[in-house]
Order: sequence, then structure tokens, then C-alpha cells
Amino acid sequence: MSDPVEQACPINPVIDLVFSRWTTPILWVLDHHGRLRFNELQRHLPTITPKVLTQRLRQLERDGLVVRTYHAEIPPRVEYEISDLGRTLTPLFKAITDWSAAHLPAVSAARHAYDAAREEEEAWAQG
Amino acid sequence: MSDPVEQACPINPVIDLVFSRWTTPILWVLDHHGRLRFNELQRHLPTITPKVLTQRLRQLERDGLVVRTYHAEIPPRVEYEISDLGRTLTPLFKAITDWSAAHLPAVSAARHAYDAAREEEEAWAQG
DNA sequence: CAGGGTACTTTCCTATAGGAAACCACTATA
DNA sequence: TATAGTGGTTTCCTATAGGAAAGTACCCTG
Repeated sequence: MSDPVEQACPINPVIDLVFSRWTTPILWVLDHHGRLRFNELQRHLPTITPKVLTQRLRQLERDGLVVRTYHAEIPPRVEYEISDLGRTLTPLFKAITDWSAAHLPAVSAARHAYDAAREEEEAWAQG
Repeated sequence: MSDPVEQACPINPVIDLVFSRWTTPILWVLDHHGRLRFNELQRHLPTITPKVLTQRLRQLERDGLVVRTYHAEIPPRVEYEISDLGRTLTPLFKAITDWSAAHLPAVSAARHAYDAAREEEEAWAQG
């Protein structure tokens, strides 16, 4: 509570936790496909590198959002799945996708309007 | 839709929009204090630099989440307020703070457990 | 005439995240 | 014998975000 930013905005800690780069895609995939092995996950996230995938999975495991199961077979097999705690995020994700469906077009329109206005200003300044 | 990551996770565009660094604190402050001037905003976000504040405000304005009103007085006066579109995020923010209140302690506990397990492993490997 | 307030902009610097590519030990398969 | 597949690790490199500090143009106040 000593951090004034967190004092001003209680959402911040959740952002670091859930909405940092690659964490939501990983959770999303695990939430929709069940337990997956490392390479299966990689196939679902085609542009992620193994290094970063490992990093994010470790972080998610440490935060209790993902469960890692190591099978000491030959060859070794590792499975990742979303935890019960991770599953409590599902309604949040739904709320976000709903907002997205409802309001992203408006954002897009706002951007176009803003850019058009700026262009007009520039043309006016020149002509 | 050509980006495979966005295909895998419809939440991603919203993250770029709303949950990138400083944007939620700014929206949060504007949502709770109404229209504010540049320096007032700065006072509410004590650690933000003017450069970054300007950058984020421009971005939020472009995305239609914040309205900037310029008063051509002397000295000039500028006011920022959350837009109607920005206000549609309020229930989302509430959902996130609710989740935070309910589940952040579990995350914290998971971290401690993970760290403790790692320490134990190391001690076992050494002794 | 110095100093302060407004809303920024500009310059410079640095820390870090993240990507590319190679590597690792092991085994089954061809 | 060579190749592929397992789940990563290691090294190196770079782009960019973001911070610090100073500057800007204008005016008012003392």
C-alpha cells in the first residue's frame, strides 16, 4: 500500500499477474483445450519462442494459475493445465471478450476520426 | 484475423488498448475524480513523468476513451475526462477489483508455497 | 525584472523484455 | 548411422519503453 500508484489503482497488481505479454494467450489456450504438453502449447501459439514459453509457464505455475505435471517416463512427458484458481479468471475473460465485441468497433472508429482530423489540420496548416 | 495470436486469444487487442502500462491508473483516476487538468492528473499519479503522461493521454484520446478539452484562454487550460466509451469499462474494472479482492491472497499463498518448495529442493540437493 | 504557473516537448540515457539460433541428453525409428 | 521428437536451457543481440532533466512560449504577480 506504500506505492502511490497501486493506491490510486487497485487493478495494477492484476495486470502484472494476468495481463502481461503472453500470459492471457497461454491461459486462454489452456482454458479451451484442457491439459496440453509443451510442444502442443507451442503449436497453438505459433509465434512464441520456447524460452519465453518456459518463462511464462514458470511464472503462471508460481502464481498458482497453472499446474505442471511431470511424468518421469522415457521420454519424459510434461503436461500443463489451468488450475482451479486460474479457472476463476474465466468470467473475467468472458467480460473482456464481451466488451471487445461490443466496443472495439467504436475504438476503431475513434482512431480513424482522430487520424482524419489530424490529417485535415496538417493540410490546413500547409495549404 | 491473420495474426495467429489474436486468433488464439480475442483478449489481446483489449490488453493493448486498456491494460498497457499507465493506462488503467489514468482511466481509474479520471473515473473517480471527474474532469481534471494536466497538473492535477500528475498530482494524482505522483510517479508518472510529464512526457509519459502526455503520451498515454494522446493514445487514450485517439482511442476515444478520454476526451481532451482545450480552452484557448490565457494561460491556456486543458481538461481531461473519461468519455462515454471509456465509462463502458467501469463494470470491467469492478470485475477485476472484485477478482483481486477474492483471489489475490490465493496467488500470494501459491507464490510462497512455490518458493518454499524450491528452497527445500535446493537444501536437499546440497545436504 | 525575477520567479512561478500552464501544458507540454525535446534530448539523452538505460534497463529490460523478448527474439533468434544453437545446444542438451535421451530414445525410438528408419 | 542418421534423423526426429521430448522439454527445455543458454547465449547473444536488439528494439523499445520509459525515466531524468532541461527547455519552451506565454503571461501574471510581486
